[in-house]
Amino acid sequence: MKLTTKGRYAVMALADLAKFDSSDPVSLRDISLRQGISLLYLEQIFYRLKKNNIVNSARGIKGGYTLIKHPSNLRLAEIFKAVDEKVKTVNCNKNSKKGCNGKASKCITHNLWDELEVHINAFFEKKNLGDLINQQSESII
Amino acid sequence: MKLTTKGRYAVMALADLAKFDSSDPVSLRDISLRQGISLLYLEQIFYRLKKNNIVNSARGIKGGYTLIKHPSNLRLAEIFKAVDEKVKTVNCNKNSKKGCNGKASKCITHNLWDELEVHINAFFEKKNLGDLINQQSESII
DNA sequence: TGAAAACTTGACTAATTTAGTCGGGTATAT
DNA sequence: ATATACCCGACTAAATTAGTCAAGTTTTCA
Repeated sequence: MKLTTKGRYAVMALADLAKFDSSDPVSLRDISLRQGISLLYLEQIFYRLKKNNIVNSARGIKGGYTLIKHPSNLRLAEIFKAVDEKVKTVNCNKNSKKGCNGKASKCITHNLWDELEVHINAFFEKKNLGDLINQQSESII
Repeated sequence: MKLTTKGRYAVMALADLAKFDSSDPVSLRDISLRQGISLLYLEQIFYRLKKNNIVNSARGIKGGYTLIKHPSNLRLAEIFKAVDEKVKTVNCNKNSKKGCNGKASKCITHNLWDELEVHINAFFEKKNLGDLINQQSESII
């Protein structure tokens, strides 16, 4: 089990953004340089963040992105959800009719994964971007 | 993020085993048929379970596997660990010297994943195989 | 006004991981 | 003896993930 880089990069980039919290937008180019993340990949990620109302964008030569919410109101769960970091555990919940593994009934581990999802989501619901920044604000750059 | 089938199948198979809790070993062939898991794949999984002292094996025509511990003493964490279902979240802890993404310092999300791992492992440490079986003993087959 | 900076967006490709198979064993009960 | 079942490394195919490409549009500022 592992998380993908999309979720991690999204959090890193948004934390970077939050540090330059002024009203001026921050360009992806700058974030890319500071965080060592491919610009093209960041574009893909911010495309999703924008669609999910986590950032605003400004075009043009002084353009870039700004956070919509204050960092301490932005739960990590929202961020992961936006970039499709779905905590799906395992795929025996898709075909809800047929049960798992082609059997008629649900497999014995079925509820376990549901519980785990709840457990993990609770973790991300509790944390917000502000927490992260305050925690180690000196080492972000 | 998702868990792999190895962990799930291991738990399913061991639960099956626990149901036939007598002193007679249970063959993988039977488990395969009952649980709808490929026999060859089960062999691979049980190879690891045996190496990690979760099951005993008996060879020959009446052979098969038996649980070493009582189900209620067998924590799910042990099972996952045995089949290499490592909860590794994300790979920015490998190169501990260089920090993440080639930067000198640790990335801002670094501690987050460590915390998450602890959080998830706690979940599996709390649960044991016995819980699972009692929970829905009527629908396992 | 025009060019450069920066966002927009879908499609594509390469690398990695996972799921599952193959093949050639060895041990043991009947 | 011989069928059954465990043993175990190597392999392959499918799926996923990471990251790039390409072809835009919009806006600012010189």
